[in-house]
Order: sequence, then C-alpha cells, then structure tokens
Amino acid sequence: MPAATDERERAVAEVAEVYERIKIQQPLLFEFHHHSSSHQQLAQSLLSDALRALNVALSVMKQQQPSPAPAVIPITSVVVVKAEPRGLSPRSPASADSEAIATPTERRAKKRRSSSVMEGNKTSSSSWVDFTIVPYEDGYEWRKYGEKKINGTSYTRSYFRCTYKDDTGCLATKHVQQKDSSSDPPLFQVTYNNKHTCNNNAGCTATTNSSKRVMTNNPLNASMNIKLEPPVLPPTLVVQAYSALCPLDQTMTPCQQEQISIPVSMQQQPCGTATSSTTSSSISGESCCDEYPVLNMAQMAAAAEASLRYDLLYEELSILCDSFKCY
DNA sequence: CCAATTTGACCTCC
DNA sequence: GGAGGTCAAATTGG
Repeated sequence: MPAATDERERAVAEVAEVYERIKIQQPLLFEFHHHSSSHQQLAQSLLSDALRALNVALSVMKQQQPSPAPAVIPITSVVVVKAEPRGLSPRSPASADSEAIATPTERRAKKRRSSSVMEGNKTSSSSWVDFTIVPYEDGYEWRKYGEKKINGTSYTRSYFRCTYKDDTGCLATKHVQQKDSSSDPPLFQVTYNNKHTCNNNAGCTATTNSSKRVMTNNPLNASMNIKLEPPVLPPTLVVQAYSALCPLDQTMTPCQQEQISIPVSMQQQPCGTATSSTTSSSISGESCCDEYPVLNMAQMAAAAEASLRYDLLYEELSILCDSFKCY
C-alpha cells in the first residue's frame, strides 16, 4: 500500500477517534455543567463546533479517498467478527420457507411478534442512548424504514435498521429523535438497539453489490433537514475543531476555566479567591460562582471524571492538530 | 433500472 | 383505544 494512502488512513482514523471520544464525553461534560445554564450552553456550543468540524473533515477525507476501496473508519470500536450464521438470523431458510406460505398479514404478525421479543431483550443490555448533534455519522450504514410522530414532541422520530440486515441478519436498529430545544445546532437523542453483527462499519466492507446507488450514510440529512457546512480542506477543519475547544482556555475568566478544567466539587473555592482577577471577557453577565451546587458523591465522581476526560481530550486534540500541520 | 426513502396502514403492547 | 414500532407499496433519484 502506498505510503500516502497509509498516512491518510491513519489521519482519518485519528480524527475519527477524537471525534468519537468527544461525542462520548458530551453527556458527562454537560452533566458536569448542569448547574449553570450559561456554562452548559458554552460547553455545548464549543463541543458542537468541534464535533461539526471533525465530522465535516471526516466526510471530506472519505470523499477524497483516492482508491475505490472504502476507508476503514473506526468511528466506533467495532470488533471484526464474522457475521452471524444465517441459521441464527431471523431470515433463516426455515423461516423464509414458512413466510412463503403465509399471508402478508400472517407474515407481518409473525415478524411483529419476533420484534416484540427483541424489544423485551433489549431492556437488558442491548439498548443504549446517545445524545449528539451528528446523528447521521456514527460509522455504520443505516437504512430508514419508518418515521413516526411521537406524542409530546415537536419532531418526528425516524427509525433505522442496519443496511446489511438482509445480507447478514444484523439486528442493529436505532431511532433518532430531535430534542425539543432551541439549541443550535439541534441536539438529537439516538437510541440504539442491538449491536451490529454485520461487520460493516462505515462501509469498510461495503463490498455488497448493492452499491449501485450511492450510500449516503447520512439518511438524516434529508429527513431532518440537516445542512452540513460546505467542505474545506481537512487540516483546516481539524485546526478549526481544535480552535473550537481552545476558548475554554483562552477566553474564559480564570474562574470559568477552573469550573471546566477542575471539578467544582473538588475545589469548593469561591470565585473571589481565584488566582487572578477576572479581567478577561465574560461569557455571560452572571457571576460565575453564585450557583455552586452542593454535589453528592455520584455527581462529584462524574464531575471529576468529566474533568479528567476533558483534559485528556484536549491534549489529544492538541497533539492531533500539531500532527496535521505536517499532513 | 434498481436501491433508498417516504408514508400510510397495520400490528402489538399497555 | 392510543402509542410506539414495523411493513411494504409507491415514489424518488443516481
């Protein structure tokens, strides 16, 4: 394999990993800042910028892939395993035979029953929720199979299943619900059911001959009116993502910085005793200290973890940014 | 032409 | 009977 391609793949992998890490840490960081809406908004805004930039960078890098072979994007940690044997899939020959003689109604009822069993199982450990601004890029290929207006929500819920369900019997599904908030960009709740057994992450093994139509991998772009920013050169975007996080260090008051980089609960130190004066521009007009909550042990642990992870993330992104200067 | 998406109907559960 | 989830015919678009 040519060195340039190798390098590109490494770069893609690195960006993808940082992207995924930021995405995973989001809820923790928000949890950490839940006591202050302005700080939460700031954290959300900065993380959103970083995620969006990295996401676009990834998309561009994938599009610029020189070889027709799709890139291996480890956006999510996928263990490379053989797909489940057909016999274990719901579309096993036996079931196919019985479906052939069943009426459409019977067939549907049967499928419904089997999916209900899945529903019961998924409450154990095969269901999890993710909050993200980029529901359309999680490293897997999904096919939309339904959309529903859910009571009490302003937005419809979209249902997706693994593109390779028919080929491999992969039972992974997800549904995406835009949250009722005025946040910009919008926040989505993505509920995943069942892990992928198809071994088809990000088209890395998209050797299926069903590729006549271009795989969008972004079904929500259309269905949820998501507009990606116009693509720019990947290194620029990574630097942009890095910059999006930089303000945490550069533009905040020392007190605000400490609230992000050091858990409030660990300090319990009033703003006035911070090491330097609060002369730099303030994000919002409010005092940064008058909302210190009394945190319980779990919240303290979460805050400490969020802080630690944020530091690691920040460091990683910083290194990544430096490495992209040579890219 | 054919695969993906849309959308109304249908199904099960509560 | 309502809500949430899925199916499948019709439509869309590369």
